[in-house]
Amino acid sequence: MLRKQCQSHRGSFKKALWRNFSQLSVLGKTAFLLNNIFYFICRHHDLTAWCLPQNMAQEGLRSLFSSIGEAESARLIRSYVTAKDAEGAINTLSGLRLQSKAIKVSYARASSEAIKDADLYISGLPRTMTQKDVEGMFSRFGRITNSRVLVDQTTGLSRGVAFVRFDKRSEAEGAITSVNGHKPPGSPEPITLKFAANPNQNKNVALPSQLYHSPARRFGGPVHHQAQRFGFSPMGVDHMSGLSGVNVRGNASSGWCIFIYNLGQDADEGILWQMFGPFGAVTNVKVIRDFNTNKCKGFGFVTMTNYEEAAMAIASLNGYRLGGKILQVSFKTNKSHK
DNA sequence: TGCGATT
Repeated sequence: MLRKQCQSHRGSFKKALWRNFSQLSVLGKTAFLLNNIFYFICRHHDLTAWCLPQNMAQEGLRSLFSSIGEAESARLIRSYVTAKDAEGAINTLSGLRLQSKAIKVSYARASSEAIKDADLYISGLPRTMTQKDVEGMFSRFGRITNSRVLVDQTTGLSRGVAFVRFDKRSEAEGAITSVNGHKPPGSPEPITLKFAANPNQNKNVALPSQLYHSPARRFGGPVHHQAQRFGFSPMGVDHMSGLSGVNVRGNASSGWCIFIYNLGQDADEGILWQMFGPFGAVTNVKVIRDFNTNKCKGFGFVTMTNYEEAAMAIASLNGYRLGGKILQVSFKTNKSHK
């Protein structure tokens, strides 16, 4: 029955996507996408969506959630003010398969010390263990809120590495104390448990010269590391620390603004989401149109949260051929006050 | 060769 519901919502999701298209920017202040995790800032019932497809951006998600209920406009998202609606979104959308990934929807938890750093990195697991097996192995230490087994990109086989997030740090500590260095039943190898690296610590800020010399990711290529980034309070992230004095092109406190030139007359926001989404967290896209004709004036902007991802997108998409035109992609500059 | 913003 739930499956049937999902199918029908999947259909309405597509329609909602286009219906809501003109109101995308409304979303900027009520919800956002960061490291592939979608956050709703709802007044009474915050929700968090996990494991999103790489190229699904905020307008898609907003539309998706709008499809629970009437889905008439962007503002409806903010109106998950009843527990019933929030629960309906969780029940209907969690587990929904989108582009071969199952999304997970749950209530967002208020940030607190007790739930911080509760994510474990586990290696040396038998390659035969599935995500379910791993959860079974660790469930006795506490409530598991998220887990995943890493697989080899080419073979699809387990790498013997998993992430398991517990509800509380104390539970994760209990698992380390009891299991670290022990051999699972029937396995010759001991497993290693440690706290997963927090992406806000040891932030590795690559310089532009390093970035541009690294192999450019092909357009459309997935960003495999994204889904592993958990465990931070999204509102408090300071992406600029460590970058001051290095390079501030295109930077704004809200992200890195990218300028795209040579778009066709009929370019739309959807193509920008599709092009930039695979490189990382995109918070906003805009196609600049003539007010009277509503045709694209040949350029647009994309805002990305993380410098590295923005630089990679630029390096990869600059020169990309779209609709018979060669795109020019760079950080936005201030041409106006010249 | 072009760098916005109509909540």
